[in-house]
Amino acid sequence: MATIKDVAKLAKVAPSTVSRVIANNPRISDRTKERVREAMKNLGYHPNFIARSLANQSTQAIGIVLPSSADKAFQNPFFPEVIRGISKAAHQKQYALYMSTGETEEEIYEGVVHMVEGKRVDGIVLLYSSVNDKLTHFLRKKEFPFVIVGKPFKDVNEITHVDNDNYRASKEVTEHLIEIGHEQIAFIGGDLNLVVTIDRLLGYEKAVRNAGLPYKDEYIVHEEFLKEGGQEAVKELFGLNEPPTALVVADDLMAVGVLKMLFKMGIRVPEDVSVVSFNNIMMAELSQPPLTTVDINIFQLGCESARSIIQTIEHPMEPARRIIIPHKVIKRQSCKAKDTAELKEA
Amino acid sequence: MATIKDVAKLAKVAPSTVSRVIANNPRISDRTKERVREAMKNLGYHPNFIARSLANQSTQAIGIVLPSSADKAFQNPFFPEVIRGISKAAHQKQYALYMSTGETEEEIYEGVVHMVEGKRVDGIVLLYSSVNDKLTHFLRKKEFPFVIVGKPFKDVNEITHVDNDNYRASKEVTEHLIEIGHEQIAFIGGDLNLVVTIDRLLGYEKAVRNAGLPYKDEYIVHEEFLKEGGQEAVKELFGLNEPPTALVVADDLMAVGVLKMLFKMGIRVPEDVSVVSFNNIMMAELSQPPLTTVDINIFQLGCESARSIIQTIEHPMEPARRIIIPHKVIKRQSCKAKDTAELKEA
DNA sequence: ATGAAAGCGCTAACAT
DNA sequence: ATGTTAGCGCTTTCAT
Repeated sequence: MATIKDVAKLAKVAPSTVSRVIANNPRISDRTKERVREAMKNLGYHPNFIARSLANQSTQAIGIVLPSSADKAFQNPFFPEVIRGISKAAHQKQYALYMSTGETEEEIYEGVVHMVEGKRVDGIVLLYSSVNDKLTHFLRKKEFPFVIVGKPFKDVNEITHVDNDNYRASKEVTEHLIEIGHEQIAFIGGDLNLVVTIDRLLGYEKAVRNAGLPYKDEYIVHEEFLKEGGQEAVKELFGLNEPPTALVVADDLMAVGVLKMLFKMGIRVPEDVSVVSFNNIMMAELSQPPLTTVDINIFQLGCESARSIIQTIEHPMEPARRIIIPHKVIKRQSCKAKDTAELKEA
Repeated sequence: MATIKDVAKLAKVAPSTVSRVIANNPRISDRTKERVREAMKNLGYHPNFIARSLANQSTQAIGIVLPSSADKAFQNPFFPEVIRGISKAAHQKQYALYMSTGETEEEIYEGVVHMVEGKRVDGIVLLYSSVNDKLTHFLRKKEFPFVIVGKPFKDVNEITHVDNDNYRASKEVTEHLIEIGHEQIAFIGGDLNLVVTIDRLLGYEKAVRNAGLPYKDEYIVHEEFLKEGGQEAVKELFGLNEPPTALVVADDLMAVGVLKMLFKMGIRVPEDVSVVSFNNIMMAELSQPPLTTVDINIFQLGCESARSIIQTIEHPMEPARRIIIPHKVIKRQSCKAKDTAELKEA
């Protein structure tokens, strides 16, 4: 395999000159550049990235960290979609993607430590944000470039992150339910350790309180984000004396689970209960009935996070930024205005 | 950042000794090992992976190549799911994953060339197999370790690959339709450049011919694998004089598109037409009606491909292997026996 | 059992 | 505009 020295020899220049040609250094004459390029072509030379990384202290790679239940999480179409966004932006800037995975939180942590200490990547994108995250502490302590997709649990102003305004989104969607006449609105959330769950819960709460509706503990249920998760939640809620007439579900995938469960229990959507959720993954459109959901622009979330981390890598001294990706409520057939007559009855 | 030299100094040994301790070389006395490990801990030393790679000529990383329309393809849950499998197996063997992406086929090709020539990865997993693939040629010429998820277009015995028996799966599922009385069976396939499409088409054809049913060109339609694709196909088929009573669709995602289109056209599934497809992604279960489909064990496809590439990396001289992952027909509500009375009429 | 020293292939001062 | 040279941090002969 040809090295820079072989090229140098063939082109009758010093290795450093070849290196400069690779970097397209302007201080090399066009004639030499030509000669060197010719030599490279003849030898089928390609720079060795590893060697360059070592000399450079840079890898042109960014690490992607999925939440600790990596295997399960990947099932949520949210992740592929963010990665697709990251991928696109990274490629534009000639960065490659590096993923280390693990089953447990501890494994993930170890993986990241290896990425960072082993200098396998120049920066990291965290695809989740959880309360008191060990990883965040580690990265900050190391002063290693990273961005979070989501909102940091603390030090919001010191950590660059790309997020939606989940609080407001949740408030809006809950207000929508209220506007169409609902008063018994329950919230089915995911893992309470995730900041996104908290934000969506708070937005819901705000809307409920603003409207002067009672905020009841029995109406707040938490389950894992996954499909199966939603099912237990439903049973609990509809065992109540005063079951809800509308549901705010923290995630489309969960909402699909909820829908399934409701169907089994003979509760009709939207006739008996209205459902709204978040993310607008493809399934939200295909479900029966199609879900009213908040489109959070997952792809863009990914793009911006990649652009951000690259920016941070290339200009480490710039202050932390926060990027808010706009959201949009997509109305489909899972909601129905509460009958006013019935309302009066109650 | 601590280097091997710092550790050596602190432990009062030579750098080479430290290196041997890292590799757990048996010829180092336990006492020295202890001392060195102590020093490492005190300095918070972590080996630099890049440096090691350079000295070693190995990266402990495997490259993943998605099909050329990377951005779109990622939308098909097939890919996240294989990657999840790869991820799992790779992690067990301490390999990391590396993805290079691009929008066009050319970009992808360039990306792979960079991975390979730049020695960023030790081996590659191709997540698709297309007819006359440039990449396959390149990797074979370079004698670079790679495995294909799917069946190679040619030199099947010389290229290690992990695949389903798509021919047989397609034959089985078509036979199922025949058994329940269907005679007008159409095939809606994806990109004909993909070997998987070809295999599934051939299996379908075989079943049709075996049963003595006519194999009509008008019953064979090809579209992109994606959701939107299916819709055009449907219009064509149901414009025919003798429209099909059953459809074999090459992919769940497409089948969902087909279902949607049929619904719009007022054609009922399974009453008017039965539908079967392949992959058994989550959506297949959620669609309306739930799809009868072939479960191809995507996750396992991923696991095995990772194990395979690692095996090839570590034992380059071993002959090429072929691994066939079992499939299973999952019967749901998208199929219905053809009414015999009606059959007689025809 | 351990050390010395030469590389791995490239970059980046510093010279000229 | 180009050459010289010393690393980047690690592994690996070859000595001892």
